[in-house]
Amino acid sequence: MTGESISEAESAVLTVLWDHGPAAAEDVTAALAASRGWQESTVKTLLGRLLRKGAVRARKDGRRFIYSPALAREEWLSRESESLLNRLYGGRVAPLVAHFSRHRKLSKRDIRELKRLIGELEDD
Amino acid sequence: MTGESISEAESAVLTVLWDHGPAAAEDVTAALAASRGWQESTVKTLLGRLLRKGAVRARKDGRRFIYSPALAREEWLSRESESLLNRLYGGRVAPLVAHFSRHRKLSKRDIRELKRLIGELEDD
DNA sequence: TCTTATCGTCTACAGACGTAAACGATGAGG
DNA sequence: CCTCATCGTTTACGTCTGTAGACGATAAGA
Repeated sequence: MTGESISEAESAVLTVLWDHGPAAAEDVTAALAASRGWQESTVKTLLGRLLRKGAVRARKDGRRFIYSPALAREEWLSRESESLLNRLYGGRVAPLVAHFSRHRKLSKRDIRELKRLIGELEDD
Repeated sequence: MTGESISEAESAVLTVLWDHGPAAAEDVTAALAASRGWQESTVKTLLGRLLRKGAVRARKDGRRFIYSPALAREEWLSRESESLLNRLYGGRVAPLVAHFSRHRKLSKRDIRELKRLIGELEDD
């Protein structure tokens, strides 16, 4: 179910749907013309591919279609993240954090949030 | 410098070089024939592409070449990880950890290591 | 020196990807 | 009813990827 892999360009389209909810191709294009400089044609192609992959649903509204995400953002985040974790860090989170720590890529804010996060976890 | 992007298959080849140090195509093939079922031809193609991209170096040793990584593993880890963090989590680490926490994907071991990690960090 | 095994390089090829124009159906306005 | 604007669908096309066979040079052994 919804198993196909989502390309970078496709995920940009999905992101618009996640952020703004159901929308017509025109609206999606409006958003992506601004952020990525894409033509309406491009967006239509991507929507078509997402439809075929089952990652997007289309409900007819008169002459046009209203598209909405069929794949949940959290599900997509999981897939992408786990894929990277598996490929690079043996499927675990700690080594990734360790990597960023080694390279001092953790902001004060990151550290603060991480402290709170694992603080909440330790007693479950 | 070493700017080209590395594909999944290519990174498998690099991984062999990182793990076993400089090696001839034959040795790399031995490792990858086992783990991925690749033919020698495939590995040679990949080595060639990595050479062209500057991610691998070749020193001639008699009739053959000895290949070694020109791109450091840590550098590659950084690129891949940061790219994902940027695309999915606003470039920060904490939201990714939060995501895994939400989905109970943090093992006991992860939690233990994360505790130690941020414990070491808090007083720097 | 002639032959052959062994390397690396070149060529191949289908499928995914990014990007977009061309085309065809169809609804709305005249 | 006819025409045009508007959608979605088809077609296009260069590049990258995964996978691998074909080819050509050349060193080593006979």
